[in-house]
Parts: sequence; structure tokens; C-alpha cells
Amino acid sequence: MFKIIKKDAITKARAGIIETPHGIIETPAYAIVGTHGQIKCLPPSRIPETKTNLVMANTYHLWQDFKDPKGEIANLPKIQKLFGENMPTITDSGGFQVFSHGFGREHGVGKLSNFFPADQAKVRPLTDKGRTLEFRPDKNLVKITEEGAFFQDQFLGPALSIQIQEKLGADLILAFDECTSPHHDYEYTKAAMERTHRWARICLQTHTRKDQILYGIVQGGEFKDLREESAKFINSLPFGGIAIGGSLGRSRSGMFDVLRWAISHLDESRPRHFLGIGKIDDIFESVELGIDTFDCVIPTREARHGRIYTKKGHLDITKGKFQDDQSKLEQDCQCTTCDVVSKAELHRLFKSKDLLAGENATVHNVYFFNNLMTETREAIKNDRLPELKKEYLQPFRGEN
RNA sequence: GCGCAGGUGGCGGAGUGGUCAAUCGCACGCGGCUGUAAACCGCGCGCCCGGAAGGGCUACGAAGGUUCGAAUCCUUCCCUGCGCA
Repeated sequence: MFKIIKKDAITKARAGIIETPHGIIETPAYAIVGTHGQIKCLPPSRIPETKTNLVMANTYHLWQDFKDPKGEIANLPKIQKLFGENMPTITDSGGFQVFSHGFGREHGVGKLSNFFPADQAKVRPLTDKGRTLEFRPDKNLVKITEEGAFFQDQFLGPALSIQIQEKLGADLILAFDECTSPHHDYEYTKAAMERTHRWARICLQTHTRKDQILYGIVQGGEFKDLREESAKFINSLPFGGIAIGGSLGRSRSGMFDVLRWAISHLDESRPRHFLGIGKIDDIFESVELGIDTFDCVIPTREARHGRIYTKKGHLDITKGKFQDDQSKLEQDCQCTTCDVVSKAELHRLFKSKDLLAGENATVHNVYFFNNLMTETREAIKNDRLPELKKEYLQPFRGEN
């Protein structure tokens, strides 16, 4: 059940709540990613320290982790066993793995690419900082059919994905879609979108649990007419929420064009999720366009890689200059990491490959992003979103 | 004093006549990470010029020597570790 509490006066931003059987998700919210049923480097006992309000796990991974030898899903755990009874959860459908194990590997890119657009590839090579874009069909591990996707010998399709997600029992679940590559052409992207639309109906037909909100997913790559067509179609179906997925093109501005095209055709009354996004500036841009929830690995992955977020910009804590810096990671941060380790100490933990390095960094970054969302909600309610945005983006100079 | 082992770039440690400015790891520097293939990946790392390709200079304890050519072979010296006196 989704309720909008306050709409921003100037932008399309909204603050609201999603009521779930396992708690209330105040929106805008950021789902912390725990793909395998565990947030990497963050022990479940420490999740409460991080202000986490929503966790995302993955259908494909949990299915692989818990299915029995015959592939039966009877043994899959309830997701609340993994994250706690009072933690709202969302599961991805496995649709992204169709891409990341498939064309993502073949094209050597993620859903965002820095390589030149396909239409320019004819006149100059597809390169990014000297790397040449090279398609490697031999690396593609997925075969896509009308029924679904074969991951080598494992088959996952829309109906099975929904059955798995019902078994896992997350509060928010996602339709099984095909995410395309930024280097797919119009024809392929259109075909994949239409396939995603057919799968969307199957997902709806399969879905029986009324206590879960099933989100449909808008596809269509970076093509305006496809995005609009997809948004209209998905919006016309009785989904409880709408997610924007798929390739977002090859530039930052392009990704918000995509978002605008899609959102303009969505009902205001349903919650909107932006899949796999994002960085700090992405959050502000997207919230202003009317996005309610996000999920992204950035806070946790970058923590493990030693990038510490602060309101004054990020710190690459592994760098030698922090060796003797006894100051706090972030001056006024209330997180438990900032209470117990200095920059120098965290630097040492990383250098010695101590497991506590990732854990401390993860606690801090997750807290930072969750706190950012809290402040964003408050700002919407108090009509000071532009001020907050400026405050956060100044040090990052629009780069993060 | 004798015996044995050894001295290579910030460190560890390859190389043992040309393809060596010298494999590799660490450290260091720079960049990246967007529904987790990722506690990871890429690049740089003697000095100088160059965006690069490339070029020049100085280098494998020191000094001599052999050779067309030496980090690699020979001589002497210096130093370190271990063992025996």
C-alpha cells in the first residue's frame, strides 16, 4: 500500500510511505543490496546500526544457493529468515542476470557504457580510454528464448521467477524482464522489450500473494519511442508498482532522458523504482523526476574498495596519505564506524586486508546513504530539496 | 682467521653472456566501480623529452678486465648472514 504524503512544490519529487507486512518503507528510500541474502561485509546483527529501511536480494542467486539437486524450490528460505522479521525487503527477478551473465559479458559492459554510440561506431572505433569495444560471443553464458532464459543448463523464466519470489516472500517483487545492453541496436532492443511485455502478463497471471507488491518493469533501452511505448504498456497492466530498468544509454544526461520519457507515462499513484541506481547526484536527479525507491551496490561495493562517502566528498582511504591521519572519517557522522576508528586505523585495516576493513567501511557508507535518504525525505516535506541538493553535490562537483 | 651462502630498482625476490631499464609480488601514485561475474578491476612506477609511438642518459656492492656485446664470465677490494675456530 503506497501513500504520497507530500509533493514538492517545484519538482516532481514526492515523499510517501509504502506499508508492508514487515514494516513501513518511508520514501524516497534506498534499498541496500544483499544479493545472496546477506549484505556483503555487514553482519545481520549490525544492520540496525545503519538506518537501513529496505534490503534487496536476488531471485537468481538465492535460487542457485538454496534449490535442491533437482532444481526444486521447496527448500528456499523465507527472506525474513535472512534479514529479520521487521525489515522490508525487495527481490529482483533474475532479469538482470539474463543481461549480466549474457550480453553484459559478451559486450564487456554494464547497463551504462562509456563507449561511443552505435551510430558513431561506423565512422570511428568504439573505444573508451584506449580500450576497444570488442564483442565476445564466446563469453555469453545465456540463451534467451520466448519462454525465458537458459543459464547454461538452468532455466529461469517469468513464471518460475514469480514462484521463487513468492516462496522467498519479499514485500516488493519484480517482474521477470530482459535487460538489454547499451550496445544493442534498435531492432534487438525492441524485440527484447516486446518479449518483456509478454513476460509481464505471465508474471501477473502467476502472482497470487496479495501481501506482496509486484512491480512491472519498463524497458526500451535508450530509444524514446520504445521507452514511451513500454511505459504506457506496463502502466496499463495491474501492477502494484512500476520499475524503470534496462540500459540507460551512454551518458549521464541520457539516463535522465530515459527516466523522463518513461515517468511521464506512469500513474502518479503507484510507487516507482529506479533499478540499479545510484550515485548521489543520480538520487537527487531521480527524486526530482518522481522516483520513490532505488537500489544500488555503490554504497557497499565502494566501501569494500575503500571509498568512504562523506558530505565533504569521498575519501579513498587506502591511499598512503591517511597512514598517520588520526582524525575521524567524517566530522559529525553518527555511525558506529566513525565512533571507533580513525582514518589511519581504517587505512591500516584495509592495508592488512583485515575483514573489519570492509565491515567498518560498509557500516559507514550504508549509514551515509540511508541518512542521505532521511534528509531527502525531510527536505521534500519542508520544501528545501534544492538547498539539500546543493549541500550534497557541491563537494562532489556533480561527479558522484 | 677458515669454510659456506650471498650482495639486483623504496622493500621482498627473479634473471645468470645478447631479445634487460631488468619477470613477479608488496608498497606507492592515478583512474574506475550504478537491478554484485566485483573485499575488485585497469594504468603508471630509474631519470629526461614526448600525448603516444619513440628517443636520450644513468644503472644490477666498488674498481679493473675478458668480449663485437656483461646484472650475467675473470681478478682484486668492500659489505652481510650462517657455521667452525
